[in-house]
Amino acid sequence: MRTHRAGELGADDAGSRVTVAGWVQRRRDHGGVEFFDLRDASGLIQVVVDPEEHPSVHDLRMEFCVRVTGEVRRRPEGTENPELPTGDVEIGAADIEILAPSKTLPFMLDDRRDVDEMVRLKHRYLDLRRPRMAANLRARSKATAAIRRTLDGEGFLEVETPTLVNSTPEGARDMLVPSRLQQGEFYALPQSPQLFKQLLMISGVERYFQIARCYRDEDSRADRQLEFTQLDLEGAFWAEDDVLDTIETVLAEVVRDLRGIEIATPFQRLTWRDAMNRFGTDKPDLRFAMEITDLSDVFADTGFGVFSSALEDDGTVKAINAGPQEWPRSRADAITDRAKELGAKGLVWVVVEEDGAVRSPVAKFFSDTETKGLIEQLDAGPGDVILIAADKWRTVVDVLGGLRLDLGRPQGHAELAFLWVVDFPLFEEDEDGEITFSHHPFTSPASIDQMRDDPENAISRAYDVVLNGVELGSGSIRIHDPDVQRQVFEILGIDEETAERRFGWFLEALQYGTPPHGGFAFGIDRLVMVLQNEPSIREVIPFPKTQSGQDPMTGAPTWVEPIQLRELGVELGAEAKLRKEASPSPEPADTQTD
RNA sequence: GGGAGCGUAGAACAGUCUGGAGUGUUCGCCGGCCUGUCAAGCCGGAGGUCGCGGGUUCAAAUCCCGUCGUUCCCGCCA
Repeated sequence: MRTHRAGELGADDAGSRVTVAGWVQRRRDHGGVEFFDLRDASGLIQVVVDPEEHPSVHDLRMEFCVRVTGEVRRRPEGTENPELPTGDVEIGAADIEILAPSKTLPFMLDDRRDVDEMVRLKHRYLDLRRPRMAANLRARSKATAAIRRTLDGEGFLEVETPTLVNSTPEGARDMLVPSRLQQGEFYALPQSPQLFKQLLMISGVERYFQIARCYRDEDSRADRQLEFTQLDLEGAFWAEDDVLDTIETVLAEVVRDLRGIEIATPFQRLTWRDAMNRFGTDKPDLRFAMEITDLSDVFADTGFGVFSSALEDDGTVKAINAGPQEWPRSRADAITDRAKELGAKGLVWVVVEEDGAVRSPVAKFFSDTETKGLIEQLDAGPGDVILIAADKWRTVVDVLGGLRLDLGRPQGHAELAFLWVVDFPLFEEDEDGEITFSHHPFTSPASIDQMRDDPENAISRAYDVVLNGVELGSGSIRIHDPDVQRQVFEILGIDEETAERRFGWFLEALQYGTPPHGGFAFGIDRLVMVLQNEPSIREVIPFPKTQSGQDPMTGAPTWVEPIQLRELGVELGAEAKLRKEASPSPEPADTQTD
């Protein structure tokens, strides 16, 4: 079919007769001579055509699929294109064959222009021809290759686990699959292979990994899809450092292959509490400072009611120095609205003037000592804008952490800042005041005694890896003692009968000489997104879904034939029926009979 | 579930605030000219349910209400 790949031709090939095949990128018609760029997966080569000899060149349009035979020759002096790797040479066409014409394109395959994502997704196969997207596909493949190479070298076994599994009410919403053979019963698609990989430790695998598709039926975001891919791994006879070392090795290898740089290991480690206090998040972006500063001492005796009541109420007063900012009223209002969205009741802003005085709607409530202390604590200079929040501790750090990102986060991901966040709390309170696990219920506590006596302050043996403020993944040392596992369920308010019903099979497995073990999982989509400097996970997923979970190309999800539902013992509810009547277009014709 | 932005030709936009004939720009498409371009250039042409529905008005892309789609965010995401 072809003798060479287009992008690999060079001066060495001058004089040889070659056949290449690919797509017409651009045609340039000069009347007496015509050029077109032929693109294949390896790159571009310019083809020169004499239209007298080959009148069919007039028919070529963008993205026609063609095969060209001809002689490679050096370009005439002065017409070389230094922008192209193949720019020293060109092919003088002796034969041009149109393998497949193309319809007029629905959008230009051009990285210089942003096309509406809906249009791109409708024709994703064309979108993926664009250099940027083709590079993302390659980067992803290189990432998984690096992962497999590294882990294979370390003696890991790649094992597949089922994708039709049990539903569990904990955690995210499950994607459900109705069973035909067991009518009325459902499988769930896995949110992660968590319990299966623990079972593999009991099975004696010792070192497991899998590049696993995971499913969580929650609302999408720029960095979240309904289905996503994780590197999932687990090791027996492992403690924290074994897991962390392995992950650092894998990440360093992927970064080396995708970015061509060495990253420093071991990564910096922050405890969860330090991360929250200094950056207001459990996934800090360390590429910039703007750290949160505590002002509880400065305002300990303040007459300003908002601060004093927060402090009396066991809360705190903290601030960030946002640095020099344009600060018109409209911006102050917008930032205050954002603070409220993040959970604040309000926001105090203070601008430091040239003369060291402060401008703020509430400056009159501050004593001179307080103003002085404020400026000192935040190391504020003329022009700096200080944002102060006063409330419960968690609210204050959440709000300031969010504002810190809005005001200081670098664009893109030129720089890479990895870190570990460790010493997560074992449990947390949900909004109803119920105690719930903060990682997952199979995470080992740091101290069993503390877990029993003081669950609210208990620390877990869980850790997250964070890159540029993106949570790449998390892991933990697991519980390998069935009694400890039962106790955790008990603290979580899962009674013995329920635990037995849902996890009895797993508690049973734990009783057969389970080795101490731990592991990790990180999102490959997110990692590649950052390394490729993409703003959204969708740019590195070949066929993603929209925010509403639809695929504009295939139309998924769709209505199904009534008989399919009958076979499954499933019926549409009233609301679903209304929707179906209102938008019957995706409905397949009901040609089935009983 | 909620908030915000966006929706005008095949694509990307301007026009919307302050209502007055579907007006315009770039790319693509169709035709013509052109022998060294590489985002070729020049000339000509076609192409529009201004997302959809309703309202206000003598008159709506523009104002109002509703709705659909999409993106970002809050909630949610062990």
